[in-house]
Amino acid sequence: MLVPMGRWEPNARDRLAQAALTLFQEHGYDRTTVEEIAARAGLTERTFFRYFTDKKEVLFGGSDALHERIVTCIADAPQGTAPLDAVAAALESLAPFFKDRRDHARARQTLLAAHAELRERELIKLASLASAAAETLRGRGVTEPTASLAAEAGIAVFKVAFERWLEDPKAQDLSRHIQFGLDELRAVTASTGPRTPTEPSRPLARPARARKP
Amino acid sequence: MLVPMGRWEPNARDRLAQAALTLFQEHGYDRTTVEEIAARAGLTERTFFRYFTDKKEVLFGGSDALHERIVTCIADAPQGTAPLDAVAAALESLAPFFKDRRDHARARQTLLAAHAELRERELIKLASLASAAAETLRGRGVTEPTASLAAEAGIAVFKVAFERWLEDPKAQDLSRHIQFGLDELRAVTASTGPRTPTEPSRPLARPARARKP
DNA sequence: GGAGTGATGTCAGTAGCTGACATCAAGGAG
DNA sequence: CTCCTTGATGTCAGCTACTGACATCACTCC
Repeated sequence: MLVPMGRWEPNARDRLAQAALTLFQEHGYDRTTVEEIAARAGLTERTFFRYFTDKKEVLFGGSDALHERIVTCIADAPQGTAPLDAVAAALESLAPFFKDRRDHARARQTLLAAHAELRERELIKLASLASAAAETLRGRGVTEPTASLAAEAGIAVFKVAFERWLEDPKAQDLSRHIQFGLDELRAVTASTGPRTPTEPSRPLARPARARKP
Repeated sequence: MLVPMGRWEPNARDRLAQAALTLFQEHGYDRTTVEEIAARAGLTERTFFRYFTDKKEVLFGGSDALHERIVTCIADAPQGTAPLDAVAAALESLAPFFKDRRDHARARQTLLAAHAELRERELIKLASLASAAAETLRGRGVTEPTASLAAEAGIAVFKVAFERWLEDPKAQDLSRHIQFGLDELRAVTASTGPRTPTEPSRPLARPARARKP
């Protein structure tokens, strides 16, 4: 090795995560055992479970960083920022995190699409982001249920925007997709309530688009 | 027994679900084995797994009915109904399902609060409702991402409304909580965008309430 | 009355996950 | 220099969730 190091190879955690992703792609998620992952990283099954509570968790490495970033970003929003804007700005600030990892994110998404258990984990991570955002809003004086709704709505926009970003052939920035999603959400909520149908030929009234994605 | 019956006691599925809930409450979720649940229902572990794919799944019995109700309700919404209104109406139509089961729902919620794995399952059920709603909207001519956003926003409102309904000391109807949540969501999205702070004394601008909960 | 059917039981096996204890290099205190 | 502590790892035994294969046996239909 080039760099002198301690008793063990460094970055055990990263090695495990890398080994796991590779093996999952090569042989599928369920046909990969934790023992195999550990072996490929030069470690033991027991050590794997010291780094990750779960076999699933190995796919959700960076989520703490996102969590932290969202919280500080909302906390630091300028005075007078509307709750949903604060959340949206926080979510947009995550774009750089993903910018260089679109391929990685795609590979991950493919796995998620095929395995409900992994989607479950993804959803609870997002829900945890939402509740952290809500709590930060509350710390700024936003009352319930406004705080929770702003947070949940923001996360809903993020979910949709993220999926479309992964599929976007034009590879536009994630933050643009978020902005567009927000505009769509505004249109969806604005066009609501008892109303006279203005386009009788259409099955359901459609809100106008606010911005091009 | 009063009613002549076949070779086995009827309602194996319900017996299992009932036994599970009781045992979870008495001894906690992880300290209850599937074998114990099955034994209490007069069945075998193997049979349990014929009815439920999972140990967790035993707590999510009625979700198919909700799914179906939401789909038909959105599909049957009158022409010209705005997407979010169709979703909201569908969610409100679920209120009768829960009306008589507030205690049951509370017991369940207590378990969910204590066990992340159960919350994961709850979240994926809700997400599945959202995507079913979105697909039904699409079937009515609503385009993406409007359909997904309306569905996700609706589910977000439902999540918040449901929690508040469970805690509501006045025990107001779930559908009222949903309506109130919708109004709040509208306020949250309407008050958004670059703006001049109107209340400099408050840390964050607060949208006005539209209705009393 | 015999064949088929469907809900259940039995059994053996895999793999995720945990607790308890051992190991062993690095670094600091004496 | 030696001893002792510390922290990351290994070893081992064990539990339980979950699965596949096959057996059972009352009921039903021909």
